[in-house]
Amino acid sequence: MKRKSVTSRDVARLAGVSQSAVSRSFSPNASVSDKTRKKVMEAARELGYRPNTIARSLITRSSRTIAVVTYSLENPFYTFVLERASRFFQKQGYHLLLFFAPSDRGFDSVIEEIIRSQVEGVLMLAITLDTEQAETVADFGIPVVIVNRTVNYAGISQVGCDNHRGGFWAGSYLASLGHRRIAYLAGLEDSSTNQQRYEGFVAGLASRGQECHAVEVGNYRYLDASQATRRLFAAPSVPDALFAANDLMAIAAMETLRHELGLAVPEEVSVIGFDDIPMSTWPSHSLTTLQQPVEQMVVKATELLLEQIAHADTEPEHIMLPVTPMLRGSTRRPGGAGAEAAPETD
Amino acid sequence: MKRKSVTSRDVARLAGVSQSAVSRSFSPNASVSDKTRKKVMEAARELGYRPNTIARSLITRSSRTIAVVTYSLENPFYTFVLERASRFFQKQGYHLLLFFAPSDRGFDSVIEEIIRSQVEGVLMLAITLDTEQAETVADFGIPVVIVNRTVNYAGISQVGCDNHRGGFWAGSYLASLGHRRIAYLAGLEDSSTNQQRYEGFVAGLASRGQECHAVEVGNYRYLDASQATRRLFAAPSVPDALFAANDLMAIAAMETLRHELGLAVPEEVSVIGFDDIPMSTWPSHSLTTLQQPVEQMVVKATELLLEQIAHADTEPEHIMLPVTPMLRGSTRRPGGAGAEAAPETD
DNA sequence: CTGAAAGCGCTAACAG
DNA sequence: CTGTTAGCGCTTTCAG
Repeated sequence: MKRKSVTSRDVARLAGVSQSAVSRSFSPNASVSDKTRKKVMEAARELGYRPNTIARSLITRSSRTIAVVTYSLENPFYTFVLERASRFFQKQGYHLLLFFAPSDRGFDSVIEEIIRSQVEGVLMLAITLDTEQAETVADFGIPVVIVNRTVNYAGISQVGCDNHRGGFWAGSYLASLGHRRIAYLAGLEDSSTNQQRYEGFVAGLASRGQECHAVEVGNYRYLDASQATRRLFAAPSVPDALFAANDLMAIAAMETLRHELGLAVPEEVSVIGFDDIPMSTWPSHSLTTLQQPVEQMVVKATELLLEQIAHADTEPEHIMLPVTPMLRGSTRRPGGAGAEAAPETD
Repeated sequence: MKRKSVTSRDVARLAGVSQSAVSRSFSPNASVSDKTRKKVMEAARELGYRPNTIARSLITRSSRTIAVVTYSLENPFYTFVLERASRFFQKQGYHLLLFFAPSDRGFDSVIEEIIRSQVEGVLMLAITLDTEQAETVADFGIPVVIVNRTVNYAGISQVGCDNHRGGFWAGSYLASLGHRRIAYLAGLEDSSTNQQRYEGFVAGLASRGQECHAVEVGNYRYLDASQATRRLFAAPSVPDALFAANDLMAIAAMETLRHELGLAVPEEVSVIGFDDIPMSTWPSHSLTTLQQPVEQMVVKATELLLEQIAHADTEPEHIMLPVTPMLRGSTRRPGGAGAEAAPETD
């Protein structure tokens, strides 16, 4: 079955040329006569020859490979980014090595693998590096672009959006609607997105003279968020509005509120999310949320990485894109009882 | 910035041993004295040495890499499979190369890339190979496991579930509920899953003396399914039940029916899906569907691939796992007007 | 157990 | 344009 692997040498022999002529024939812009190339291609076809990428990488010292690292694909936001970025790199002739961050503390070993595999760049989705890890990678001159996390290291680029402003909008908007017990459904507690959204949220509430009524942690996950919602509403003083750090959790909250706790959204509780994933636009959910400009983020992140691969001296950038409030049906109409003037949605 | 790459030779020099001693020290079960290994590791640490996986692959002729190919991550069913399978292979010490099938007819070039990159196995999700492509890959002795598609080639393994029986159940169950105009919302028309589900469905209807009332194509995608639903319900004779070839389309149909066409589900239209993705269990959707045993599928597919990588003479298998009807709220209660005895759900 | 030597399959000067 | 010659960084006999 397994045809013994055929090498450029075999092709050379059959075509009656040198081995390097074969190599040249398979290089897009090499100097080979059409005649030679034709002979070579003919022989290659006959033998079923395919150039060995590994051998090529070894000598050229370029693997044409990019590592993509993420921690979970539960959130459609990241599967979208993954698919788009992958297709982009694929079109550019890169291969994509996919790594998942282990749930336990085994991330160092992933980094080890990434370095050993000689990738030319790393795209990190919703994952960050600690300083030591960043230094390790930087020492090897491997460019890294981080999407939706900050990193405590100057040499690394990051692409994200204005989480603080988004949180601010959510807080002040809910307050302007007349809500008085506004709670926060937190994402992964030590993630930068969560912290920034929370801080912005608290500032937004403060701008309207309010404080955050309660916080529970949903870890950016559906099931955790359902439970967090139950806890939030089991308290003596029940929230009348909720800002969730992502859409998935916001939807989990709405499901729990409506179908388990018998609370109407938005009549009894307003809910705001973050991301604007496709299912937030579905009429059943119709979630008011802060849209991340995901297309732009992908474009920026991929271009940045390519640029840094091409020119090692490219300055790392920290790109912050604007978020856009999407008013839908999960929040009360403005102007109702107790409502104040709405904040700028800018 | 970029530290000139340090090789085993550099380490050997610093440690005062031979280059091959370094190599051995980094091989789990090589014969090296603890003393030597310690010296080597010390020097390696000092220099920041990491073995070069590419060079290793070249000489061992084993890349420890598996290709995963898919066409889209819109359907959460496949993101789940992707994540699980990836983590599994990662744990086994394999690297994962991710490929997306181009939307146009560029799939041959993906296969070309896969072969050139010397992967040891290929996992295909919801994608198949034509005979010629299968032969090409098989000629290189690369094992392939296909999930949720059939392939017209004996040498390739496949893992799927009993689509025909699932379709049969959907058809006969809807008929037993008393529905009389039962339509089909098709997936990708030339996919084997779609064909099998459709044929089973028609057979199930026939078992109750009915025919399929109408068919529209939703291509397994949300937006296409919404449009297909509009078409279905713009016809003079409107369906009173719908079987969608996957959950994503079933949910799209429900959204369109309820919120756009003003039709109640299940009171006016019953809907059945296929897959049992997490969001089908969410109360808003509460979709009656056919559950694919996704965990089992992943386990089977990954084990099969590993087995075939380890033993080239392993017989390819065609594994068909059972589906399980999950009765939820998108179908009428049995026993209503016009209902007959329910079929075996077995 | 350890070092020397021989490549894995390919690209990249370098002459011709 | 083409062949010859060196390796890329590593693993693997093979002696010692």
